[in-house]
Amino acid sequence: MEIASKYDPRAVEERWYQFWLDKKLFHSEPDRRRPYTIVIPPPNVTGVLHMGHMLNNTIQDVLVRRARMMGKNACWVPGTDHASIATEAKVVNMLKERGIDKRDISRDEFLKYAWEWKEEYGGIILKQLRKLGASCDWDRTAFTMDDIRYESVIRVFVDLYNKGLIYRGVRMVNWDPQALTAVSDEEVNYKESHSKLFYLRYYIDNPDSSDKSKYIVVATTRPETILGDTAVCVHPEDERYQWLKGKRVIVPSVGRSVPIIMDEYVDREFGTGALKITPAHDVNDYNLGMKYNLETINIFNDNGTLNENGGKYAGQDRFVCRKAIMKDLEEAGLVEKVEDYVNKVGHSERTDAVIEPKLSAQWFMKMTDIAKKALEVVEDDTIQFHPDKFKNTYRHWLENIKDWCISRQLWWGHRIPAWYFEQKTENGDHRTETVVALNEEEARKIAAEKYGYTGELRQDEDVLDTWFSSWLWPISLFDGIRNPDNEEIKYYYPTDDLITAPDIIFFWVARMIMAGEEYRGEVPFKHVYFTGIVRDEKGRKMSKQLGNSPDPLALINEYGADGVRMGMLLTAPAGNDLPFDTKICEQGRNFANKIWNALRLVKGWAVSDELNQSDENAVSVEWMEQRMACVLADIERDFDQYRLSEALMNTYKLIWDDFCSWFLEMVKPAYGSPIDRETYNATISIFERLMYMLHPFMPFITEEIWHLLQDDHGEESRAKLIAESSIMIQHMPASVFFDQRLLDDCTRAREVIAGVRNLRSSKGLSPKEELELFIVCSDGSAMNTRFDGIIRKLANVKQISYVDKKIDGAVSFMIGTMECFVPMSQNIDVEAEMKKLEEELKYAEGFLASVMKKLGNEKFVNGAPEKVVAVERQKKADAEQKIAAIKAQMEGLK
RNA sequence: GGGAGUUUAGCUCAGCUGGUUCAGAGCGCUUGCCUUACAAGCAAGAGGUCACUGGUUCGAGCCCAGUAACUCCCACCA
Repeated sequence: MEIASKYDPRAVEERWYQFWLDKKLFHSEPDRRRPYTIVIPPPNVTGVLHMGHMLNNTIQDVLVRRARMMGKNACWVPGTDHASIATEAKVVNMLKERGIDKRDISRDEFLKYAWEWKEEYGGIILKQLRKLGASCDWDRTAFTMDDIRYESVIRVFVDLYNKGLIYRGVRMVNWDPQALTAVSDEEVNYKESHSKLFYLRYYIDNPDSSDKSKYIVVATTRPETILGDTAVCVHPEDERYQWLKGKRVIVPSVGRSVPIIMDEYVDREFGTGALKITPAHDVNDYNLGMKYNLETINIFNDNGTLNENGGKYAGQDRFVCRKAIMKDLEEAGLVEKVEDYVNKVGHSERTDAVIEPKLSAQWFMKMTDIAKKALEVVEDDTIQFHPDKFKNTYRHWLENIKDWCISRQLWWGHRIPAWYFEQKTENGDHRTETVVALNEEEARKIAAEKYGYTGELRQDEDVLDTWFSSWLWPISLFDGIRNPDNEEIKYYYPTDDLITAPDIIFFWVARMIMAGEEYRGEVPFKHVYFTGIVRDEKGRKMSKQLGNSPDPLALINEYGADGVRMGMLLTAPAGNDLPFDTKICEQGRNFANKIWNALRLVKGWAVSDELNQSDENAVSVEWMEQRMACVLADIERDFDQYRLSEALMNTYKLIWDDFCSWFLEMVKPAYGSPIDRETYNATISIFERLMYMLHPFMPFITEEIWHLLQDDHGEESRAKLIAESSIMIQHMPASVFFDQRLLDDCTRAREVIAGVRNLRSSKGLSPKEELELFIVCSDGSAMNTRFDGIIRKLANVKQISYVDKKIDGAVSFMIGTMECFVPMSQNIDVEAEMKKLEEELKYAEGFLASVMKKLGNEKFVNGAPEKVVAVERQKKADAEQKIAAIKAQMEGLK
């Protein structure tokens, strides 16, 4: 059979993915097996696959595939997130390109465009995930705004409102002037920026003769906000400003007279110790405004331009205005000085626009109580974080949690199910009443029953924060909000593992835990695996602006999905950032090729039914089985601890080193000779199981190899059966008891082989030259002679003789205390040998000295455990023996 | 300003409860090989004062204290 010497993943991967889909192997239905559930962190419906997704979804796929092969009913639910702000922005841009202004069309029209856009371009990312090999149950693909999820969100809102956990209020919120919406505290990123600190003069209103000065200097980074100033504040104990008590000052440029107030909030050290107060545009100022009953003057429009209160600056953008007003103040001689200043400025997570604190009516959710429960389940390890250092971050946030601003001034999203109407009060005023209900019909009913109102209702214009739907994801995916007792939610919930990035621990992870507690009385998942951030080889974050992010699909095309998956996983221990270099995908590709060629080798063997299994082959098979059992135990431990890269590395070494470099070389028949049936079958069986172990990491090539291995396994019926089956549903081998002695014996034999090879290498002997080997065994048991045949074969040794004393005219090496001699056909370089022996002697003597020092220490001998002391004594004996042997050899050389 | 984490080979990281020759792995590097599975390969090598300074201990990458550098998170000082 002719097999190409290079593995080509392209054709293979495409074919098998389709096969898996055709056979519905990703699909899960509740049954008697134990479930294993993962819900995908829903990517933005507008998103395209980037390296972060690749990492995240590779990890999920590894876990799901492994669980499936371990006999669990594995279900990985995919879906996308409607991503209010991001998607609305995209749709607005799309409309703009078509010459349509959002403001000119109705809400319904806009939503029609948005849905069209979503249908056409949305969810590309899910298609891309297939290229990666993701074994999601695509039949279950969900969207945070599809019917089930929409209704779930609305129900939860109504429920929380009725429980008194959701309220509407006028608060200072983070306003995104570009997206024209409020955003939550978590959506604001504070970035360091190089600003200026302006020192402005506020002249005293109606100064009298006792005034020490005619003005007070106030420092600000935002001079444009003086237009909204309604006070100046100093510290009540500030000696410098006692004379200002009860006075008023004139706001520069504006000419408004405002009071001096005194409050301990002011930091006397900062600036001049005098603070201007703009209650409409700063949270702290707002609080002071409330406290001192100050007037609130809003100077901005929603888009960040100055409104009519801006006077001559009305209509200007806030940053344009800043320059203009400074110029004017400068000219008016009202600027004391200007300093360079570094501060943190809030930017919108989504649009990167500078956040403007803005007073507005918004919906909030009370978090204090629900946070308590969410903290408990992580503290007591009902939910485990990997790595667990994120517990700290989590705790800190929950202990300092504030109410969650859940309303957004957008159209794309879940519209808030609140309806308003005007009601006349007893004294003739009009009052706005609010009704919260599942739909308008319900709202009408309530309005009629509760208020006796039957007129028109006006629904709230706002939609809910995107995370207000994401936090229900593990429940709503199984329809557990609308039908809390349905079979699916009972079966699949709680899910097992959540794989996500640490930057959404508050946005998403914490809130899902809260929702789980609130709506299921149970945690939504048992383990959270936090991935690192994918960085480029220089350690920078991958970003569009830098253009340093490789295109995942191009990578897959070049290295194969298996290769890319392996590359990503190898450098990605949980929680560690991974410096990604496309070169590491090469390692994955090379590995695939290595396996491919192992297949070529095995398939190339002629098999003989007449031949009996040789003893060497028998022990080789025996050893490989033990070795697998041993490594399997390691791998199981790695998975228990969520150390996926370790698990993969162990699998990699088992296949490349133990299987390919050692086992296959051990049993490989001489050129032209056949292999015995027994060894061949064992080899195939081992190869198969190695593929099972590797399958979660490299799904495509393992499926391909597995099928090719089956080909000549005998009867046609079986072959047909296999052809229709998949490696995906085979049983993952489990670790069993293994014989450590046999493993050690083989290691010893491998050391001897390496010793001989080293000799060849250093003496320039051809691998083809047959050598003779003498082993001096003091106690005979040091070598398991069952491996002799293997040593002869792999070291190209004609004969191994066990002798009781050293051989003259030979070069030597030591394995532990065991001396090995190889007679040389040519003259031995005595000088070089002596030098080598001297070095060895020096090392051995140094070692002995350190052991002696320990043993000479009475405190050690008395204090340390018996076992440790015994080991030390053994070391001493070994070292002495070794030294004696080396000395004898040196003697011989002379 | 508060908190957390990291520092081990050229690079990326392991190193469990302090105790075998414990100083490891992968990649990279060096040398020799186109040995009929694989040059995307084979074989053999070289590479480290475990950040620094003290301490505890019979014994310290490992525990403690301090120092330095880096990273991340949180926070309304204009």
